[in-house]
Amino acid sequence: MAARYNHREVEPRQRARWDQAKLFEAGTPDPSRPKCYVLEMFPYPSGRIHIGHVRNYAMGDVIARRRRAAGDQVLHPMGWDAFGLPAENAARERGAHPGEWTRDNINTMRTQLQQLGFALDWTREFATCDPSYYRHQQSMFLDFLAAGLVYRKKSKVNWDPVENTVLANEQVVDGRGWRSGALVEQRYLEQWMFAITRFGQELVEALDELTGWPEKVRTMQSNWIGRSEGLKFSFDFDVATPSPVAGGLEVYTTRPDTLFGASFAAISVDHPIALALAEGHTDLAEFCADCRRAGTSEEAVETQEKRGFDTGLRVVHPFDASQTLPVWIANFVLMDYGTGAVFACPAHDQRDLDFARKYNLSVLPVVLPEGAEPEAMVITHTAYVGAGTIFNSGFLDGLTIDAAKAVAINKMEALGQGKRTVNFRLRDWGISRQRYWGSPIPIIHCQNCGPVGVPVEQLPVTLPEDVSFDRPGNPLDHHPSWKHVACPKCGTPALRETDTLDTFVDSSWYWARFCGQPENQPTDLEAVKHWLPVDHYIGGVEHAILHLLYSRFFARAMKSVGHQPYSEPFTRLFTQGMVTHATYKTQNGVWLSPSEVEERDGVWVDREFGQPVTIGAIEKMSKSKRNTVDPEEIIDTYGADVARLFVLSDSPPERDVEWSQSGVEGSWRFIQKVWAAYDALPEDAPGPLTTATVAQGPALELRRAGHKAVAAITAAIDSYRFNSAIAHIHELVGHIRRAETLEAPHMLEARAEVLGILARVMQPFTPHLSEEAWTRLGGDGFCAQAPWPHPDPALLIDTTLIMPVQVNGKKRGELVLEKGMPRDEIEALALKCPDAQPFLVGQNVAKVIVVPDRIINIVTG
RNA sequence: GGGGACGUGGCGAAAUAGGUAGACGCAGCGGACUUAAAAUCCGUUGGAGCGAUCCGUGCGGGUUCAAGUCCCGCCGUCCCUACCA
Repeated sequence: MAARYNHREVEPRQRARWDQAKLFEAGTPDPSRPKCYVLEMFPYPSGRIHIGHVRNYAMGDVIARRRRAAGDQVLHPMGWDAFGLPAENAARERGAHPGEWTRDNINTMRTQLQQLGFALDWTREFATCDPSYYRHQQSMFLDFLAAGLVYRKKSKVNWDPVENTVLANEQVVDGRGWRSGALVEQRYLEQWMFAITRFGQELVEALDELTGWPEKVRTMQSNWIGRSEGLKFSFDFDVATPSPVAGGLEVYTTRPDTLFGASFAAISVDHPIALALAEGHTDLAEFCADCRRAGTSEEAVETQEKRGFDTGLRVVHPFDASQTLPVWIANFVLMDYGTGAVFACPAHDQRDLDFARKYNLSVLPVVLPEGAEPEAMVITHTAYVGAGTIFNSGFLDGLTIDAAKAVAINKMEALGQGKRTVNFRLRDWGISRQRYWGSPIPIIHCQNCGPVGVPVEQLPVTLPEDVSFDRPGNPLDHHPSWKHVACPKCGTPALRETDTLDTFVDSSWYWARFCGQPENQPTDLEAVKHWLPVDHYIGGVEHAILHLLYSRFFARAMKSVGHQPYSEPFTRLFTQGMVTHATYKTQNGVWLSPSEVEERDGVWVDREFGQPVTIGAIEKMSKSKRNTVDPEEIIDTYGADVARLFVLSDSPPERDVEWSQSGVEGSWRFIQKVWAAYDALPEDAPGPLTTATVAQGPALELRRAGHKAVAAITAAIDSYRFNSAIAHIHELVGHIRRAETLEAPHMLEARAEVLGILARVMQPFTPHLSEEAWTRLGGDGFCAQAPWPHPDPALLIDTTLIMPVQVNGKKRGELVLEKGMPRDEIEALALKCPDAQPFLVGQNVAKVIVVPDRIINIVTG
């Protein structure tokens, strides 16, 4: 009787062997082998791992193990994105110190990840909250400061009133904080900024080269950076209506070709001119205040009505001094894009048209669609934004749009009134956060010297341990002594910067620190040169903009100050789908986890109290909504291999999956079946690296199946089609099991060979089982170190093949043919194919299509 | 408003140079073993029909010997983005 495969005994034993042999340590750079850096986005230590983590890290592990077997020197590290708000929330809620809470979580999650048998180099583990990590982040901040990549600016910031902190633009979603969901307010604060726009051009251009990234992510980044080419120019004010501030009215436009269709100019409510006019002009001031309120809080900007206020000022048309345009304050003009002022051409811009119709402003079409008559070109309620020829436009008449843009810009430049300008939607990255649990910003503010960097030899600036969270705001600011220090320059009493760095900074360069961790430098230059860029970066698509853009910026910034040599950090990016689950809420609005609810008589109730619960949306597993599923039960009941295999089995990895445990038993049964196949092999069978010598018969067929499976599985893994790879593994196991009962020459050899192959191709998915099987087969060393099997090309080609015979495109029969048979012979056989005969009698055969090795189609008529 | 993805059995899904639609798995059904059950194994499972056969990849057209795949036009779902001048 076959022995059951006992994961409880096997898995810890095999993991101990790997650990003892230090199998997954990357080691020092070995120039004799190709390197492969496989990285999954490191986790935030929120408490315990959930199924989503298992899926993410199982994918990376498949790639890492496959590359190692292929002969690459693999770096596959793990660490912790350990700073962040939840730790402070935990501190406020239950009085635990954020550091302690974080450390506990890390310990728990590390144990869980280790139980899953991931081939990780744990010697390189670090957490971003380690002073030995953020120390270097602080020194790089100072490097960037010296290089002009960091600056300080009083700026309008997005203030999250619930979290009491500033948010980056990227962290504001629909006017709400990305985490709290609270309506964001506008405040003015002194902020440290990273000059990410310095690299705007590069960041968008280099996207074309990132062919290993999904098109979708590249498009999203490109849209976010939002490069546009246009003209910046200045209107002179009409002498009759002088501006309250010096200079002309500067505007930015991408449509200088439509300048002759200008009907008015519009400025933002926050434009300096508007602010100046608001002094002593109550109506106007009230209008602006009103717009600001609606402006930032309205989700449905689309439905928001266009509103304006005529300033009474007029500006002179730059190409026609006899013409002046009114200047309006308009709620649809954004102060922080372009110059905060626009000229409006209602005929060819829908927003401008809506505004013009509402306030009875002129509408003059200047672009004529091809074939249209100038008199027939009437704009009513829809602006014309298509192609055409310029008319009604003086010296631009008759030109195409593109030509007219060029001519208009040249003319403006010749007049000295404007300049060709590239504009970006991307803004600089505000990195100051009024938070405790983050990396301190290494700056001391001195009354005499201004902001002074903390001398490098005094780094790290560490967080004080004795902080209290009993009142809102920043505990660093409340701390009695921490911020009081002497100025490093002049020695007079000064104040430490109490803001900490946005935690996105922490995750923007951790990939470089994994390469090597020198004590006195952020990076080991030899090591980063060898290991970077990351070859396979795997993580959620939700980071398509924020994290990935920041990391691309950091790569460039670090390159410019000499900390690593590459512009792009990630060669290949794979965005895996999310694991989702329904959410549950009690009548009182408390979130419940899936394990706390159950279905009773068709109604979902709280397991403990029996109260009905509301089933909410199906969402990404997250701790805040409590819809996580802990893999522990599955690991305990079925084993780590089953958990790994199951999460990769059915769905394509890039697709979201709604979690369901149904089917996990199938994976468990499969593993038992695989073990039975090894167990069925006699003890005296040859080893796993056998090549069976067999010319024909069932043993040859088994070898063919094995080698074809290797080809298919390898191709599937290498293109991230893990679900397909597993399907092919299933098929191969089917072949092996069916062959067990066959008596044929060389069968034992063939079985040993194919079982040896099976262990190695399953190793990335089910490493413990494979290792045990390897030992069972009498293999030397570790399966995890065995070379990836290479299919024998001769076995991939069938000597006979089954070709379907179609009549008029419908399959009517099959022929078994020798490979490479001449076309006319195939044709003759096809016409005699018995199953096809009923469809051919009395028919005239018009032609016979023979696609070699694929299909035959007999066409009648 | 802009951009993108997708639509195939009861379910998750295969089919990535146009070439046997539904691989592989889940669930189901039938059977074997068992006093019985579990476990395991075998068979079966797109729909209609006793059958030969017919119909089937969201809908309507088209190209082709041949379309899930290519083209045109719809419908639907989801994601991202959003007054960016």
